[in-house]
Amino acid sequence: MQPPPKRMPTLDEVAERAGVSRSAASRVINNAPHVSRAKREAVQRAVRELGFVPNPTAQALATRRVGAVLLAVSSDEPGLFADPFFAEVVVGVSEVLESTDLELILLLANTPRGRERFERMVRSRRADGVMLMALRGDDPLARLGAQADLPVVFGGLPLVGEPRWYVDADNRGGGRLAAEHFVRTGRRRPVAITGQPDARAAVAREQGFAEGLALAGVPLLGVEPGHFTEDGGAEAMERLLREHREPDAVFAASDATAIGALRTLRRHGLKVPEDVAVIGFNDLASARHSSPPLTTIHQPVRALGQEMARMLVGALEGRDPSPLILPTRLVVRESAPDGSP
Amino acid sequence: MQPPPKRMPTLDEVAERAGVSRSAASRVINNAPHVSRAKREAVQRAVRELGFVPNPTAQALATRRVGAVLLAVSSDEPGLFADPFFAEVVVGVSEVLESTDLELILLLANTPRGRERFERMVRSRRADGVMLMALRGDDPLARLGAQADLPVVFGGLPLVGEPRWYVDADNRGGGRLAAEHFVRTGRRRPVAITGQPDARAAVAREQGFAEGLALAGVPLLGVEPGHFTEDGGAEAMERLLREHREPDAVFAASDATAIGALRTLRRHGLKVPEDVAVIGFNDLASARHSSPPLTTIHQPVRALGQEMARMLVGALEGRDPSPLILPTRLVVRESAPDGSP
DNA sequence: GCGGAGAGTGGAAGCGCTTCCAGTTCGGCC
DNA sequence: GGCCGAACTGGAAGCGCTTCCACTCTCCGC
Repeated sequence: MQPPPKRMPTLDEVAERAGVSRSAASRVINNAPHVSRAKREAVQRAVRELGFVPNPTAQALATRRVGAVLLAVSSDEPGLFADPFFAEVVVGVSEVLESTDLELILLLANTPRGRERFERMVRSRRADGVMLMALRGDDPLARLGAQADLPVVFGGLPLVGEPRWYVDADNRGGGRLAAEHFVRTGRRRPVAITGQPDARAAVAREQGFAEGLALAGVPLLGVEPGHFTEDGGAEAMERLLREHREPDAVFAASDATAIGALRTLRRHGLKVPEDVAVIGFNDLASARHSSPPLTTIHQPVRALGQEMARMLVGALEGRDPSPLILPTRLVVRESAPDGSP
Repeated sequence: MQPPPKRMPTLDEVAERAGVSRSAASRVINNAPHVSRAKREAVQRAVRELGFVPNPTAQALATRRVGAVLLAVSSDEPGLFADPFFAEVVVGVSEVLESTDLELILLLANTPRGRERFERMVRSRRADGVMLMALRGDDPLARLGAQADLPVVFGGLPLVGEPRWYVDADNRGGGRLAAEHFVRTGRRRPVAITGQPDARAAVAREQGFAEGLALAGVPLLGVEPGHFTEDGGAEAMERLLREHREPDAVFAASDATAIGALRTLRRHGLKVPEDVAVIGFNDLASARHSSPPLTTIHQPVRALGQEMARMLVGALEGRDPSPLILPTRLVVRESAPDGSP
């Protein structure tokens, strides 16, 4: 079925050529002690001459460590991964992994088959550790927390339970920042578009928002789910306009959602920010490019990836890193400027 | 260093429990023939009871097939991967891989260290095959074509040489489409912003554009490199405005570049599309969200990923798939509408 | 001058699975 | 009733590397 894999030189051949035992050769390529200078050099020469590269599979079998970690993204939306959010996470993860010798296995688990593979991979120890970004309320999480006997770092908290290791953004705090900004700039009829109710991040953002408003004594007129997508945001905005009297501010659970909302507002002849101010969440590139550019809650996405990787590496090294909450901050652009309307 | 990996049941234990030889057990889990119905069932029961999952590392060592493919993105721009372009490619690749039992190893090779790892991975057969998106003119490519004795599928043609397997978009054709659109809508003073001169895609786009103009007898006023980035596009546009008399159309090598150009045009008080029409390339989400929304050359990015994966799988199965050029098409939006200025 | 601590060394036993091979069984057919 | 081939079966030899262990050597301190 596959082209006959050409044989690479083995450690035995290196050892023979260098005139040492295989054990010694192994010690040399692993930089282990107990090898005389002379033999070490002989082995190194043989390695060079033969172009020897240790076979990672064999090493993995012998050491019981595969030298790879799994980044799994679990979601329902097919192709949600295409959201630049994840690309950015991957960049962060890669940056950290690059300095280790761990490889990155990527699994997009948004189908039953994908989730099945995820389980297999975890149970068969195809990776030494797992980073899991789960965007649904249930699923592999439960199994993992219990079954997996390898370290699992969560990116974003799962809906239920608090795992041992996780990195999350301060979603609640971000929601409050949005509320405070609206209050500060004189908005008094705010509404919100949330994500799926089973996504903890979405819930936290909305809670923070509600909390911030409550503290200022401003009522929250209405909330509609927007599914984190542009179309979802547009439809949610549609419903909000229909069911609530003239909101003057909307907080969306993501930039994409906010952009959808902008579209609907425009369609209804409402001016942003004059009639309605809009705040998004994430601060990805699209927030800068929308018209008007989006005021949004920035979350450090790349750092999220970095910290997840760092945490996993720490766990693999036997330390017990503490969970991390990354700060969010308000980025003011035109969709919700500093001044009052 | 690592938490003692808890032992999973082995095939031997399964065999013993089922009262058969290890060979027989192996045949069962691999769905191979020559096992009596009775034994087959006994083994299956044992597998279930023990919760046995075959150890992929051991299988890999024995079969000399790792069951994973590598997707490597080589580039100079750090974090270029964050471009949604790649996320989209990854989605396509994943979709295809999901139906196989190949895993996806992702490597962002934009540092010397990353490239080193790439080479190691290829030479040590850490993967059965490679998909390579190389965005620079040189680098691992040369080595690969020659050294790698595993299948390599290129995403986008490398600057020199024509590999055995590749998938590319019809960049040249896309460039022509842009030219034709400008000509058709009465633009007579076009300029272009290209990508790095060592990126074949960038060159092809520009060539196609020049070609299209030439066929219509319209001169190309000027060309400036924009490095595929927004800032690069902005600066290139700045230079173009400085050095050429009032261009009325600009073709940018990517959407990001085009958006940069829009920024500069606005700064100079030029109206898009009234004074200057702009066409981008790629048709990612940002093209829809820019203001004005970007007329652009669409390329089927996800399909690119899918086809790369399909091609690699084909090669791994011993077939010899033919290279593929995916079509591009013009998407008209406001930055270069259908009517004349 | 002697006992030891330690570095060096290679043999051998795995790591968990696949697969070749030499036998066994067994049903069917003449 | 005997013979043949196809379908089973399990032993054993790997796949390529790590690591435990039992030894042998050195060299130092007393």
